[in-house]
Amino acid sequence: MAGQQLDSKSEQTKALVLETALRMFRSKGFAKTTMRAIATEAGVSLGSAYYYFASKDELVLELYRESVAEQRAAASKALDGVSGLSDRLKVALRAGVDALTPYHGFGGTFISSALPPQSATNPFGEASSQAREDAVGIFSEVIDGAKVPQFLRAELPELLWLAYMGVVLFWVYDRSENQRRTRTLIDGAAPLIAKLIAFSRLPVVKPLVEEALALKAKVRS
Amino acid sequence: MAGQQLDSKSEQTKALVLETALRMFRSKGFAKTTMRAIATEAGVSLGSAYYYFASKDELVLELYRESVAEQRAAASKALDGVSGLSDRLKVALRAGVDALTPYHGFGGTFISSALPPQSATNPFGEASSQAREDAVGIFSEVIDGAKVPQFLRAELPELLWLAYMGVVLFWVYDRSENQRRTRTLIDGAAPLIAKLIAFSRLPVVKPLVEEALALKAKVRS
DNA sequence: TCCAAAAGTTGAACGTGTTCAAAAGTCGTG
DNA sequence: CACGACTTTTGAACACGTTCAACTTTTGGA
Repeated sequence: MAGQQLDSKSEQTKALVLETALRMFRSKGFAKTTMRAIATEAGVSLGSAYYYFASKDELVLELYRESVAEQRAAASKALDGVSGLSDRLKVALRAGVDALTPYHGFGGTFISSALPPQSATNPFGEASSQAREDAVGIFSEVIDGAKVPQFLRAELPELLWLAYMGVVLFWVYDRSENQRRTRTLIDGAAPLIAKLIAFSRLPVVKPLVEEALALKAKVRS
Repeated sequence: MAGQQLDSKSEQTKALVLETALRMFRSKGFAKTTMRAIATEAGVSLGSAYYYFASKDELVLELYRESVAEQRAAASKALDGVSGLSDRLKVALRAGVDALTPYHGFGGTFISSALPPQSATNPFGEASSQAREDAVGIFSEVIDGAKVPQFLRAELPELLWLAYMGVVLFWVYDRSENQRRTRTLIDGAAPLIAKLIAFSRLPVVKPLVEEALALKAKVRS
């Protein structure tokens, strides 16, 4: 009768399963949320859930994508009006871990399904290339508003993203309340990295950095 | 009749299960080796295997320990007669990934059970502290035979171990034949790190390094 | 309208890691 | 030997992720 929704029934069901899964992941953690429970809670059969998502990991991949989008949005907003590489970096890194905070409880299971090379969620892999580009984009934004040496500019977003991956790894293991240690790390590392980048122009340092960049290119394949 | 073995029956059974498991892990990979298959192959019941090893992960932990011991032994031997920080570092890193080579096939499953914070195998965790000390010790050996700035000396083994963890992470994802790219990385990174350490004495660089060390201490807890 | 092909749905079944109560073996002591 | 406390062994049972053949619903063209 009424205008048909643009979303087909199928898309609605898929979205329903996904939403249910993400909600349950957040509230009970990844390991404790079973596919059966997701299906039951969403009001579909187990097989139906698998019709839309080939594996439990694939649902985590969606969680990862969503989280990266949040991170990027939060970082963009937070970067507004902030100047200076150190502060911009700090803001972006903070926005990143802030967006991750709800998932810290199951960081272990998260990383264990996110890191394996053959996993769909693996941040270096094919399936998540979109999300990775998004994440690297955050750091493009960071340096767009800052003064950085020209010879580094092209490589910096990826390098900073790599540093961010390191921060995330640290965060996963951070057992301090509210991940205080990770925030300490960010606040300390941001100015350090900024200084390092500034120094990379200096005659003593520049050859070293150039050598590192050459190695990075050489190793890439 | 003959003199009784020192190992009690219990210890023999435990060793038998472990050896069987490691052999099967190596030949068929971690995921494809089931606990039932291990038990059957070892001639014990499934429950018995679990009597000695609380989980499949615990068996991997043994694999990890064994591998670290191999790495250390290989590195020690290889370091003999090699001088210069760059070469010593290169030799140690190469020995490290060489010892890991047999496991590259199931690097994915390895890392996915090795990295989660609550996992027994997690290299930063409690259960593997012995293995970690062993691994850090390799890099103590590396710098024992080399000239390094005094103010860095105490922190270097752990920092180099951290760099090594990065290399291992790269190695896990390295799909090139024979992990050629990882070896390229090692050969390029070793002299770079050595130069970086040498440069850390310079007036421009030293404050930066000291700041980094201070941050490391601050973040530690 | 009708029908065949496609899309979606179902729950039983498989193989897995893990648990556990019960049975069997071992050992020191009277 | 006998007995009790222990260590060790066993395999059935559980919950899980995943697969699949059968079933039902939707779709689009004649």
